[in-house]
Amino acid sequence: MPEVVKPQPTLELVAARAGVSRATVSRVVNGSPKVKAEVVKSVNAAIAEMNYVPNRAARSLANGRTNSIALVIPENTAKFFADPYFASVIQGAAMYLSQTEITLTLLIATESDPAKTSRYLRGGNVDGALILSHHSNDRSYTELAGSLPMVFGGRPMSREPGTVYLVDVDNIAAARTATRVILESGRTHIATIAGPQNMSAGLDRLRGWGEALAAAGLASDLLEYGDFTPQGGETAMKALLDRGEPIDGIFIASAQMAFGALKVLQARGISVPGDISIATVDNDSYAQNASPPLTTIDQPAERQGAVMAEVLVRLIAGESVPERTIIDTTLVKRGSH
Amino acid sequence: MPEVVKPQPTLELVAARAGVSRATVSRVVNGSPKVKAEVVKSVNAAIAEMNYVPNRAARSLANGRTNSIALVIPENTAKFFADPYFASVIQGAAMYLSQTEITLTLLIATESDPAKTSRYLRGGNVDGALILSHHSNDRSYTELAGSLPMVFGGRPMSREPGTVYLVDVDNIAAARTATRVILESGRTHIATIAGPQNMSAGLDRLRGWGEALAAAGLASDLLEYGDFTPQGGETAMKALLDRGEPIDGIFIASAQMAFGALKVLQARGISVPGDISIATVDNDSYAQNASPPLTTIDQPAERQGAVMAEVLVRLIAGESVPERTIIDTTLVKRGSH
DNA sequence: CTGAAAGCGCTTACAG
DNA sequence: CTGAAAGCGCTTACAG
Repeated sequence: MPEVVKPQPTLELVAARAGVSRATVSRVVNGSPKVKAEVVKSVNAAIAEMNYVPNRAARSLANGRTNSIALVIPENTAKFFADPYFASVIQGAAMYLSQTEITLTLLIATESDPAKTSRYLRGGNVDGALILSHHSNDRSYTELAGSLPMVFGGRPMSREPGTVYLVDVDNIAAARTATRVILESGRTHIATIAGPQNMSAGLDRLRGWGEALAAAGLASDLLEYGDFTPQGGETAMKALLDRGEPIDGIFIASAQMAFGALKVLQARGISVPGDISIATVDNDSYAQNASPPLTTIDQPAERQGAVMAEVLVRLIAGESVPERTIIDTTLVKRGSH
Repeated sequence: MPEVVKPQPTLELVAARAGVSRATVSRVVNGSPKVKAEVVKSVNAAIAEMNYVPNRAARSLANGRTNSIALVIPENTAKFFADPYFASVIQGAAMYLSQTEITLTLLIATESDPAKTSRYLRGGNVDGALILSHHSNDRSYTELAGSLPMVFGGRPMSREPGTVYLVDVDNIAAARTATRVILESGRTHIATIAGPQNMSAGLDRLRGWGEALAAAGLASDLLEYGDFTPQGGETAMKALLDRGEPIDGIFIASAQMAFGALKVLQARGISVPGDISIATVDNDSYAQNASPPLTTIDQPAERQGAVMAEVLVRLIAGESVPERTIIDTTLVKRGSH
């Protein structure tokens, strides 16, 4: 069986077939409004017959647009993907972009060579970037914001003077709401397992918990930290219980940590919500599969991803967009509170 | 604060600075061995000083290489990402590629417009593709294999005459091993929850179960199907129990399904492994977080992703690589058998 | 509304 | 070992 290598037809060939100039074919391909309707028709016919696909590189070179954006992912990809939240954000962004001509490029930020990432970003490889991780050492990205359209998922920790576009949920309000649910069930010794304090989500959720307790006139000293993972939740829960102080409610800053904490409680024969009432954040498989299923704050991660992509696309197009976009969260009451 | 838009320096500028021709700079950038060492040095100095980054589009246009490969993802991104197996494969591929100059482009295959995907793939946008989903309707991809280097994760169902490169685990052997573990614990009424039969993993694991039972002289009629998700596992487990036939062991074709099945068993007060012994495939968070933790076959998904990327890169480079690469699996004994 | 032509920033035979 | 020059396949002012 002979290898039939059909070469991709070029603009030139299409032009010849349609009996017009290359410029005209290019205009049709790009949807220019000033081409006569019948010409558009015949050019499109030629394109279809020849199965013409424009060459991306040539196009980029000529117009300075790459039609692709980067999604920057921290090196610890394992942990990153293990978190359903990030997977959903990516998904939302990818789905949004699939209706456009724009392509999503996965960029792993190598910690050993952070310059590589910024080189890539500045190197004209992409028209813009979506940044998802946001530890305190994110400074490099916020610095780049001046030279490349960028949109952050969540609030970056390093506050640069320039304009930083972000799409986020109101984590303070989310934590406040979740904590209030526990309060409403009549609990008065309400602990928290907070997230990492070098991430805005960790910081804000801790603050929301504190605010809710303060508003209720309760002390907020039952505090341990975790890293948002189930293991982190286990460790923190043990530490909390080992203090020997009474606890009848706990706001846990992520469903993954809550999942881990639940394991510890079960192992020690502490009933939920009987002895301890729990509320958390993230309506993911951890929240749903836990027993009892967790009362939680649903932050629509997929929607956040889509909105991030949309904001970036508009930024690239030169439109003016608001610097902050806040996505609404909803409380999902289940059996744990 | 004035916007300082430092324009990216071009090859030409670097050449001028280093006092050589553009051709020479290009050779240095591309690591050509036939440039005098001292010239290499001074060119590299100029590159570093000017912070030069080659323009990807220009490069692609000139040499016909895009330096990027596509990772094709089925439209149902949600389910796709929810499966830790796929996330790990992506991760492995991304990590492997991060040490190269090659970029990973996420391509969502729109079911409503499958032609769009193949147009993109053939359109010279990428040098090759990694295909992960492999339902029976994958024909379109195997057909493309002639015109673009492609590597499949798992065995594609549609067997085209041409050469199809794939990286897979031996699912038949994996299922056989898992089933044997149950047999060794002395069980004789061994059921299975099989995966979708339009995916090779589903097909092969069912076959492995059957083979192990046949070798032990046992009947293999306790069979239900699921879709690899926890919900699918729940439904299938119920159906199996509702048959009213004795069951003392079960091989479940994915950890996610096993997780769901376990819920049903717990709810009905059936003890694991006391009453029913369980073994499954996938050493993911579902297998680890289940209680009891699941005895399972660890298929190194991350490694598979890395190998897929490696095979594709070598294919693109024109090297000859074996058509099939099989990744070893290992048995992980835990509390469920 | 359409075409001729310059130009995008590289790579790569071809000479030397 | 190095340079001059053609060419990759588009887009886009500029004329007309």
